[in-house]
Order: sequence, then structure tokens, then C-alpha cells
Amino acid sequence: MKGPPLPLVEELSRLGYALMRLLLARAKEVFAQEGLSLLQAEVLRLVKEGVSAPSRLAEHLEVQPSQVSHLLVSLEEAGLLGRHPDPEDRRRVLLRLTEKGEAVERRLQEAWLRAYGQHLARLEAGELLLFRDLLRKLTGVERG
Amino acid sequence: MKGPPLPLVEELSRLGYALMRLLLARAKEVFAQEGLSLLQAEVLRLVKEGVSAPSRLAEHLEVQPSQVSHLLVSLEEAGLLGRHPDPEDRRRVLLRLTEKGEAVERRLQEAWLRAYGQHLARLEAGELLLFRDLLRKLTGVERG
DNA sequence: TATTGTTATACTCTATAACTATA
DNA sequence: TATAGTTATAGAGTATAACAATA
Repeated sequence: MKGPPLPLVEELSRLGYALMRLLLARAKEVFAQEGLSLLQAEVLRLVKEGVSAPSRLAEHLEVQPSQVSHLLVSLEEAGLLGRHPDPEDRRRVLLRLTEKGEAVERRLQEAWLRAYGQHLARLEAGELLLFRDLLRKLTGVERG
Repeated sequence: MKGPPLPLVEELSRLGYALMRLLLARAKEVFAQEGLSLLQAEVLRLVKEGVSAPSRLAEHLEVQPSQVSHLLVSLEEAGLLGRHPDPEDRRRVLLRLTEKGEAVERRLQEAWLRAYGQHLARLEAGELLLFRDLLRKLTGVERG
């Protein structure tokens, strides 16, 4: 594990942090438009993608189970999500978005795409492809 | 403003969000090692870089002035930072890191560099240069 | 009167642990 | 006894507005 030369990594470290702060600020703005926090918005996305158990949400979000309960209560009170008992194991809960929840989730994705797209507009077509490939490697995802 | 084709931007939108969450989680871990939050750590870095007025901190951090006051109180109580009256305009406060504050800030930078470097290790030397150039463009910074 | 920064208040978020229901 | 999830409690973070001191 020799690794790349230090000054480059140092600059990357600053730039990476700057990008993170930039995107974090934009994401918070976008989600606030629907009155949701970062984690509330993420719960909507994860449930839409098929994560239907609170304990799985806690793993994805890297938070405590109790916090997931709070998040679910708030989203249920907002009419965005329903909690249903699992007929196969009555300790478990199955999560499902309401119609309103699906609509809000869709709007959030669109708004995030617009906000983020404004930053991406600084890059040219070829650079976007490069950036995608680098992000795939960095995040360990084959396809986004 | 035609912009790039949508499916690519959509994948980039997901990958960008994933990277942001990844880096956010790592940054929180790193700063927690010194018992500091994201913003507390950022105040240390900004003050070290010469941002010496609370109002300038509020701009950089995109938070309310009152929150800066709270951050400064906590950092001062931790012995990391001092508030000194500006002799030229006694409404103003000049911020300066203590020795302990400088040491903590240095350790945080090193720890962040290590944590982030582990992710960068997924890229090869040439890719790192590409990634730096793309990040420079995206964050609007000439040099990080 | 405008500016800089702090304090007061209420509200949300987060962490730990105790608790309930089911298996 | 172990597991899934919730509730209780306290603490940290955040937003708004009122405030004090100085210019």
C-alpha cells in the first residue's frame, strides 16, 4: 500500500470535502422545499426502492433504531408513509409509501436533479462521462 | 442552456448523492474522534486559514450568526479558540486558535486525509489527476 | 440609525437505555 | 431467551427574534 504522492491527495482531500459541503447544502435546501430533513427524504427514497423494514433503514442510514422510529412517526403524521404489521411475523413492520409520499419523493428527486445538474453544467459532455466512471469506482457502485 | 442528456445526469445525480453521504459519514466519524461536530471542526479550519470574524464564519458555514456564537462558546470552553476584542472597532471580535486548538486542527486534517485517502485508493494515479481536475471545475476552485 | 455580536426561546435532531410484544 | 420495534429521557444542534454595545 504505497499510495499516490501526498500533495495530490492533500488537494483532493480539500476538494473532496468542499464538494461534500456543497452538495450537502444543496440537498438540505432541496429537501426543505418539502419540509423534510436529509434523513426524512432518504427514508422516502429507500422505502420507494424496496427497503420495507425499520431495521434495514437503520443500517442504510447508519443511525440507531430509535431514530428510525422517530423518522417513521413524523413521516406517517405527514401522511407520506404507512406502517403495516407483517402477517408472517407480527413483531415486524412493513413500510409502504402513500400516494402522497410517492408524489413527494418524485418531486424531491426532480428538484435534486435540477440543483445538482446546475453544478454539473460546469463540465463538458466528455468530462461528465469521465466523472461518472470515477464516481462509480469511488462509491463502489457498478451502475448508479 | 440545453445541458447534457438526461439518463447520464440521472446516474450522476445518484452517484453524487451517494458520494456526499459517504464522505459526510466519514467526516463525522473523523471529527467525533476529537469530540467535535462537523461545524465545530470547520470553524477550527476556517479560523486557522485566517477567517477571524464571527460574521465571516457565518457566511462560510451558511448558518445564522447566533449559531456561530454557540459554536464559538463551545470551542472556547474546550480551550481550542480565543475571542479577543478588536482594538480598531470594539464591536468586533477577533478569533484565534489556541495552541491546543492548532494541534487538534492538525490531527483532524491528518485523520480526514487518511480516511478519505482510503477511498481514493480505489483510483489509479492517472485517474486521481483526472478527478482533481474535475473537482476543481465543479467546486469552482482553481487550486484546492 | 446601522452594524456586530450575544442572549432567550422554542423546536428539532440524536444517543442511550428501558420497555413491550412476539417469536 | 432472543429479536423487532417503540417509548422515555436527556442532551446537542438549529432557527427566530429580541437585545446590548459600539459606530
